[in-house]
Amino acid sequence: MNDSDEGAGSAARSKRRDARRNQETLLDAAAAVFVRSGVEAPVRDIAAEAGVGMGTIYRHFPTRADLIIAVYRHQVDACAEAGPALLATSATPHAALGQWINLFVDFLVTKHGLAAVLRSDDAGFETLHAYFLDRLVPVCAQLLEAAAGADEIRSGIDAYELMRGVGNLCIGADSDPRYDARRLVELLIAGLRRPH
Amino acid sequence: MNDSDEGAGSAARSKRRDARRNQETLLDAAAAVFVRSGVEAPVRDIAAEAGVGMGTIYRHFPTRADLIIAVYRHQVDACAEAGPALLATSATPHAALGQWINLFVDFLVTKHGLAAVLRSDDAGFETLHAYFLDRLVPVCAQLLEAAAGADEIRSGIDAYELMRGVGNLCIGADSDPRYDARRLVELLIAGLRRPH
DNA sequence: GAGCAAAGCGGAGCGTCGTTCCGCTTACGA
DNA sequence: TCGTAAGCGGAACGACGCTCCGCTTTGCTC
Repeated sequence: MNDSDEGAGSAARSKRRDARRNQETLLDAAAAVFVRSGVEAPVRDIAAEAGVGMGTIYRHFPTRADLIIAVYRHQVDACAEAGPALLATSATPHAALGQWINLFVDFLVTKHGLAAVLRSDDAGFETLHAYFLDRLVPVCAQLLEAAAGADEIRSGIDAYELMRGVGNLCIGADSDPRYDARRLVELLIAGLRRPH
Repeated sequence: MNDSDEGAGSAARSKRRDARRNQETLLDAAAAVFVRSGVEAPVRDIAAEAGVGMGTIYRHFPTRADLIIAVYRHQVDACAEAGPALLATSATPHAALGQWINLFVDFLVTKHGLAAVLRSDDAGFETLHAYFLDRLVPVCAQLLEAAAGADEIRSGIDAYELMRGVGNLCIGADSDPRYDARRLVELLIAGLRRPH
């Protein structure tokens, strides 16, 4: 599960052992640097932390986005899987939606600068963008649909738009004690409710 | 009014004519480039557009933030002044708040990338940050207070936080047809309303 | 009009960043 | 043991923000 491809199991056995080891080292180093200096840390720093050259980093992760995805893949997947679970166990769909959004916000806010990078329209982050969207938008859509079906929220809310909005609200949430993204996201979710 | 200082009118008569002319040229050039390439356009581009050297730009506007402020000052001031006016003419304080926020959103959305720059925690944008905040937060606070006084919205909403939230929601609003910042801001403002 | 100090100007140049490229090193099957 | 291709490192390139300094222009004085 921690490898990119070992499914059918025939043509994939090509990587050298040192290469594989370096990839793991790189992942650990990147995670450490991301925690220390934020997601926008210079690539050189990560290379230095891992004790490898620049070439190595770019061979394993062609773009910085790929590195970020690799580092956070597990957590994004966990968040995605939490959606249906919450829907099954919560009192109402709207409650499930609120809790799920909270999960997402917590994830974003604890990674310095991830939210900012996530929304960056800089080409080269497309894959990062795409990964988050592919994984999370359908879950959000499902939750929205359930809540709309239960007549708890307005209809016509677009999951993509809502996710982007929540992501945007999380930008700069660390590094500013006067700004609490959670509170605003809560307001946004409250605004979703059907006016009666 | 278009000069920085000619108030008391004695010690201020120091600038050479060519300097003054260049400053205006620079302002026009920057405005043009901002429209064409967004607020994050390279300084070199602005210098080229104005037909001056890099040194000139940095002498007149020590940081890029100063240039941005100079270009948009009028519009920000207009927005600030619209607050009390709306409060006086609108049916309810909450309506005034909504209209005023709309004004602000329109301003941000029409300037490519301004919202993104506005929230950047990059040092050197402090003055830009400060200018917007100084000018607009008090107005927003006044509107919030009026609405809270009329029992239309929850109390305890912080004007600074709300402004940052709205600003964040406007990030990337151009350059993505699937994302309409206005709609989300509307939702946020709706979420402000006192739950009854 | 001529001379002159200083205000102003331009762009070469520095440091930082992301990314590429290529000669050397190393793992591993024959 | 040895050949070779996969893998490695870091010098090098281009883009950027910003600084610095020799040259030009301006506006005053005589």
